[in-house]
Amino acid sequence: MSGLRELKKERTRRRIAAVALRLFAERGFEAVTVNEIAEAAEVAKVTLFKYFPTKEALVLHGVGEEDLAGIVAARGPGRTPLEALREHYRASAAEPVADAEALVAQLQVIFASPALSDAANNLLYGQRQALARVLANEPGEAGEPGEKGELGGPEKGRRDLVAALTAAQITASMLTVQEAYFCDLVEGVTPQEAARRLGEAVELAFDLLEHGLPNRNRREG
Amino acid sequence: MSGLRELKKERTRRRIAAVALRLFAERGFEAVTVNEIAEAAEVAKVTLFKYFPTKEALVLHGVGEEDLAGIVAARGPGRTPLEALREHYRASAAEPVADAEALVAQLQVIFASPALSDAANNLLYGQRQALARVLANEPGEAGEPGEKGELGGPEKGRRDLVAALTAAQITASMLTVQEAYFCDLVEGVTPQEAARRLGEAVELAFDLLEHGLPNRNRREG
DNA sequence: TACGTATTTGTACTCGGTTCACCTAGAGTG
DNA sequence: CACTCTAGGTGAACCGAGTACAAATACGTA
Repeated sequence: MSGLRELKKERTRRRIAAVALRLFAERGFEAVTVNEIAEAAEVAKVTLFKYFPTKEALVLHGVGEEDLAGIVAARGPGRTPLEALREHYRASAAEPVADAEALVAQLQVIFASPALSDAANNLLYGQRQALARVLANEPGEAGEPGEKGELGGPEKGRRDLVAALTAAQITASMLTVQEAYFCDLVEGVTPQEAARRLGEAVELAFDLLEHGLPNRNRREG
Repeated sequence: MSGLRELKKERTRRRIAAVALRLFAERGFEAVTVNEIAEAAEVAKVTLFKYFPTKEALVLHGVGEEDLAGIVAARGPGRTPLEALREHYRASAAEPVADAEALVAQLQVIFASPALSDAANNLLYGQRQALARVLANEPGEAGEPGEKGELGGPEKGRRDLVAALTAAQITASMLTVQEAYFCDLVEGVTPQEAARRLGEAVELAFDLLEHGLPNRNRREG
């Protein structure tokens, strides 16, 4: 099980992904068949599907793989989930992105294809559910220790609902913030400027989450 | 273009949907082929796809067809978007559901199939985007009239972001509330009780949206 | 070198969905 | 009632994503 095999595998994987991204960028996601990709990457179709389970996965590797649930579960003592997540996004907005050019190409392909956008959206949905599970197992608000621990009838249901709503709002907000960031990049904003806006957006999003939505646009007469 | 033709069309449509739902409920979504459905419904496969654009649509007709954007756009004077939506959901929680049994069957099929759950999720995503567009075109917070109307550079971006975040939080919350309702139904809660819980959940969800998430579960050292 | 195993490959298949040429049945007209 | 016109249904062939399987190849190791 030594190096050469692993090396070739990694190279093949990269080659397939790169060829796919290039073809998709040239002609659009739906206009390229997996047969073409396999041929251009000089592998059998079966091999391609051993590396990437679906055609969508050829583009979506690395998208939506952040582990929000893990971040909340592993937060330091004395931190709320919201604080932990704000910190995390603040940090990742601060550090420069690895390969901006490739990222932009990837995002353009994704945004240009409804099928891909849908698939990306569904990846985020999994995050939401995982986060909801973690939040539901948190000790209750301010941690009253009187609740017998086990399932508490109607109170349990309410706690779960609050957890689910919290998770839903957080993930939806983070998705929106990331979308805005991606849009900036795709529209040609420099990575530095996009990162700055991302930082601002994170703070704004968490402020809204903590303090509530503006509820003032009453319609005049 | 008079009655008989339309009548038969409607009947065929219903027959196809009913047959599909029955087969899916019996054997699961993925284990039934569209050929079987067409055969059982006594139509050609082509005809089936003329009525329903995809296999998923056989189950998802009527799901996620609420027009949140329309509700917000058509709200009465002096109402905020949040108020209008709260009112809408309050009202729909109050009125009894048409055919509870069919609804439960439909929901069970959807929840049992990841592909269907994903498709349902994507329908909601469209709602979110439509709602964001409507909110972005609202007059700004408290309607300051000094902004020149047209695009306002950085301020425009911030307004759009607030609108997108608002829409994201609202739709995510409503999705969660509906999911909880559906779960109640699927788990055998009576329609009346489920409706009562739905009403409570709506109020809770909007309270959280307006006043912010509870930010108190600090982790004790 | 030679052997065992992981990986790749070609072929043929299933299933969702579409295209196309043809045909039926209902609607309108005399 | 007979005649035509046409919306809509039909069968058959087709396409692309994804899978099953057995044969072939390349790597790791003795």
